[in-house]
Amino acid sequence: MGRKSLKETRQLEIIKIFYKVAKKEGYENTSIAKIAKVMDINPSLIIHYFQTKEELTYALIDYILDRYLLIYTIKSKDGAGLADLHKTIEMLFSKKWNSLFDDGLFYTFYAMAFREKKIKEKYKTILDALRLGLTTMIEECHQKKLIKVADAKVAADLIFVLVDGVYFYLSLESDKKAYAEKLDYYKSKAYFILGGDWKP
Amino acid sequence: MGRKSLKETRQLEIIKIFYKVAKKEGYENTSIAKIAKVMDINPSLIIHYFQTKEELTYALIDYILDRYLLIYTIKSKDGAGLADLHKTIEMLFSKKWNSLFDDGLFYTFYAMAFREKKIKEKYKTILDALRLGLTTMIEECHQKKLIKVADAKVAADLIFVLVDGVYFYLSLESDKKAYAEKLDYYKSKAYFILGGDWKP
DNA sequence: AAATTAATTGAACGTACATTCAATTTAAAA
DNA sequence: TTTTAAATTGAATGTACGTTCAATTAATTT
Repeated sequence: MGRKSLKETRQLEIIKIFYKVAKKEGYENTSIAKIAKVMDINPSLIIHYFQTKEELTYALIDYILDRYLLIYTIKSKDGAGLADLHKTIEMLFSKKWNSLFDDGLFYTFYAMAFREKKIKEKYKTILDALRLGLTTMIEECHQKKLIKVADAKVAADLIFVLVDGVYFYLSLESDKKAYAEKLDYYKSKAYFILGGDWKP
Repeated sequence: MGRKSLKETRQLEIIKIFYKVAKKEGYENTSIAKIAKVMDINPSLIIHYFQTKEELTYALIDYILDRYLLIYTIKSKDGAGLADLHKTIEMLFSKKWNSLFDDGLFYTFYAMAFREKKIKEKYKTILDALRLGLTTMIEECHQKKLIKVADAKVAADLIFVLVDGVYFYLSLESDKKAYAEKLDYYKSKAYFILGGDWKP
């Protein structure tokens, strides 16, 4: 009896607009009032669905981190093959991944993790999941003797260190050519880590 | 005639307190009023020395980035030797470097670089300076035949990718043992890049 | 049509903020 | 001791913020 709940729909709508505005103007310049204005609703409605701004922020972080996981869209049923591994590496070292989420916001909340334990845990969980995903993929390929890798976990970890390290620098690089070249160089390093000369 | 100017002294004092407060409470929670309260001065005095909060923020960024450069404290007169190179690598992969500046703030402003060109340039300049410094060091050691490295620039770049990449992950790691082990592992990788087995 | 429940609005609150400007205090030089 | 210039204060401004609460509107069921 009574009205149907729009809670989840509305919450997602709000988060998406929050993301959009924060992406453009920065998280610290995005207020509840601004979000409400863009959505043409009353600010108190946002508070109604998220009791505090803190909770709204956590929801946005979850939203962003979920998108961050989208690298692993395609997963084979019976274990990963070379094609999956290849696709993943290409994804990791491509701008496509970068366009899945906003880097500025990603780093903004990453920085907040240094002071807020909850956020730190969220990030740690996602980063570990990414590493585990690649580790599993490498292991499966190794067992099928498609590649030869001494330690899948170590290899996956190293690849992510390369990815994170290279993007850290490249985010400041405006020269597109230099950007592409450096990304390509470290991609080839990743393929090397995976046992040699199978870069397609 | 008239009073002696305290401009530079006062400015540095303000920045240092700004740094201290922001380190503890986060940049976004640090207001001019708060800084003034801690210093027991009037907020308008801060505005007197830095016309806007933006300018004050830029000054803090410069302050932090200058500290970031302190890895290269010791420089030999007639070119770097193995000891210098060794010391630098040890520094890069040690907590000492991390304690030179606050990581939370470093990443906070790094995130702001995505939206503010001026900040981006500041960061780019510092990061390039670091890379160039290590490149030169490697080159000098190579010319003295102390190490054997095919391309000094490529090697330095790779080492920094490792450093940045490993800290990106380790900043979320609370297990001290795991932290130390991972750091050590990538340090050995750095030594390997520098031509083999001379890790002291 | 009446009852029920959730969505949504609108007004209001107190707070903290960056910044302004004029007035005052302090120190150094003439 | 007077002049001069900078340091410093103090009061005030307007704005935007997160949040509250009661009132109203809209949809769904009985």
